Amino acid sequence: MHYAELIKTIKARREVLQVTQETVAELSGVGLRTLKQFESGKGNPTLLTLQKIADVLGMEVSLTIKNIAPNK
Amino acid sequence: MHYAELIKTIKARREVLQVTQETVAELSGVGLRTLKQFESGKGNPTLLTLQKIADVLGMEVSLTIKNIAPNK
DNA sequence: CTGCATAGTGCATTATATGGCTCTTTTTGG
DNA sequence: CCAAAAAGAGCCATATAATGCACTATGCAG
Repeated sequence: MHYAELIKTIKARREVLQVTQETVAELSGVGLRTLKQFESGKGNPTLLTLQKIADVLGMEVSLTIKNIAPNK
Repeated sequence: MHYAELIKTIKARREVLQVTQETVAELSGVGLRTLKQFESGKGNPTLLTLQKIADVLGMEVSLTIKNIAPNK
């Protein structure tokens, strides 16, 4: 997942769950400003920050081998 | 994936590919010191740094919904 | 034991992420 | 159209990630 995709995924997930940035910020312990920056594509969050956010949204950060479509 | 797992995954992947930290650092553009800190569990890398490292190792950072075992 | 390659660490500097406050813009309902 | 809610953005202080350099520790071959 590229940067933009990660953001889209987070935003989409948050919208599906019908929660505001403010709520996610409070529940995750991440500053509202930080979350806003991230979702608006301005930031470069630390892994910890991303994990906190993902966690509240019922998601997790993972590393996968990217050989989904090796030869096409 | 928890923090420690991410690290283990990166280290394991690097070892499978038989590349040194130095090589990964050079190829990814991430400082060797930064990579060493991350692999030794000392850091909290930014998403960008993690992506650069994962990329060189043929991996990618992704967000997944963590409902692997909903009710048990 | 010796030497070499790879990995881990201390220290200092620079760049930047975090986060509170306030204000503006956009979205959502009535 | 209006007002409230939610999202985005500027300013700014503080914490910390990124990085280079030098040194130490570890593992392995001879």
